[in-house]
Amino acid sequence: MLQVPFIRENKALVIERLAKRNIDANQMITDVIVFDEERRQIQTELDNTLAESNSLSKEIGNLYKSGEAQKANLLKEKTTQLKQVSKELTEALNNKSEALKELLYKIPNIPNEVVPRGNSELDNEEIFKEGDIPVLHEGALPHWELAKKYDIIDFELGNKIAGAGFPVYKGKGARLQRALIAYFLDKNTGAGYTEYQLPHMVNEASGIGTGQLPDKEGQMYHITEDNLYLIPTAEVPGTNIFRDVVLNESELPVGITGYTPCFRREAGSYGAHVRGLNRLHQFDKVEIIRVEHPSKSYEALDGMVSHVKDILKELKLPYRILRLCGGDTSFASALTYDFEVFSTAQDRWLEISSISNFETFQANRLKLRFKNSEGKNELAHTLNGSSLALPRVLAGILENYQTENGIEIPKVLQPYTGFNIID
RNA sequence: GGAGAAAUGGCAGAGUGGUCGAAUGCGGCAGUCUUGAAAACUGUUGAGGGUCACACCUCCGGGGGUUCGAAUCCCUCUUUCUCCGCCA
Repeated sequence: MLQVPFIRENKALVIERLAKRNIDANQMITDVIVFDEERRQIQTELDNTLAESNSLSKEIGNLYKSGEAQKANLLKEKTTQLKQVSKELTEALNNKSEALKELLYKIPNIPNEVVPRGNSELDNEEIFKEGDIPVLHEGALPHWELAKKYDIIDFELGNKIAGAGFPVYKGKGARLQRALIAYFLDKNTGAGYTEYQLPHMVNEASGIGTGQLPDKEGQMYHITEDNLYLIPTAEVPGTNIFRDVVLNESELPVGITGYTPCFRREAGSYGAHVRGLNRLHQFDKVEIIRVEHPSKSYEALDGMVSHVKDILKELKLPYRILRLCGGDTSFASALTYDFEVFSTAQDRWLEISSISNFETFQANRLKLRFKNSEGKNELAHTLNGSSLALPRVLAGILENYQTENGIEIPKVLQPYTGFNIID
């Protein structure tokens, strides 16, 4: 959620930046400013009414004490009137605040200066590329066929037990998953992140805190009986650790990491692009989350990017980094870098990590602040990124490491898997 | 799931209708003393909004109500604790 004072003081800039997302925000931003103006005016009126009412009540108390009940009763009539006025004002204030809030919930974060204007993935900028694309042997297979051939992932079985998009990992496939999780977590804790195990369901307040609710309700599985949501990413429980928290400046930066399964409804997805592990309802992911001082958050973003680069380099997977255009940058993000690994057998790039700086957008909703050097509470910056999303890394490994004799295991993973080939 | 108790400032813990944003203790901060530290003593110390600064408003788990006036009374929700049941 954008901050109203910022909008008020930077109206033109906000509109201009939102245009990078191809949004004409003129009307919305004008409304925000007007609503806020009205809201504050009502607030002032209400405050004054309450102040008068309070002082009269005190007076009444004193009059009763000194036995002047008659005078007191006279004043009572006045306070009764004031009460009616303040009731109406309170209602007006609530309506106005609610309208303002609803409006603010609809406005996405303003993209950073460097974000290119654009609509779709076609407008994303490739900013880095590394790793050689292997030349595969004759008859190389896409990962879903490899999965079948070596009996390591069973899509039909998952379909039977739960439905499409819930694969079952078996044998060396399951072990490879576990190895990846352990390896990622070790890399992250090695880089200073604290490991967490988080709830896989969250309440409504958490969904609102990180921006999934109220707008993107349909993307999460909702357990209506208990009004809980299955997490679409560890970002939700992880970032909500800091909801309603005031940190000391000296506690910054905070870095946490956690492995969780992620659940996504992916309503409306279908076709060849969702084959195999490409798009699932349940998948595993290791996430990194940072809380940063506003002056350090972009440095931190760069740090996260090189951290993930390092992992992909160790895995020896060909990958590239994209700077997302405005239209492709997620609702809450100001700047997002996507990592994509090349799926050789499918001949396409697969997104495996998305690293974003949300600046104060989430912090404003979360009320995540720190005491700055002046002793004032200031909104912190939040960032997060995947390190990494498992299925597509797995797809990348299966496809890029396949040989005629089987699928080789990247060197760094062998201590975790306990085997060096899937055959 | 059943029965009971509770929820107050960073923590502990008073407060059962008006002068309570809240005693007291601990902790924190500043100072005195000290070569320095500790101890002792003195002062200070919740949050949000609002203002140039004051004033002023809001907040005693959340929401609603009674009353001129609520931390205090009523309703409701949530959470925690104890006992019983169940259970990985």
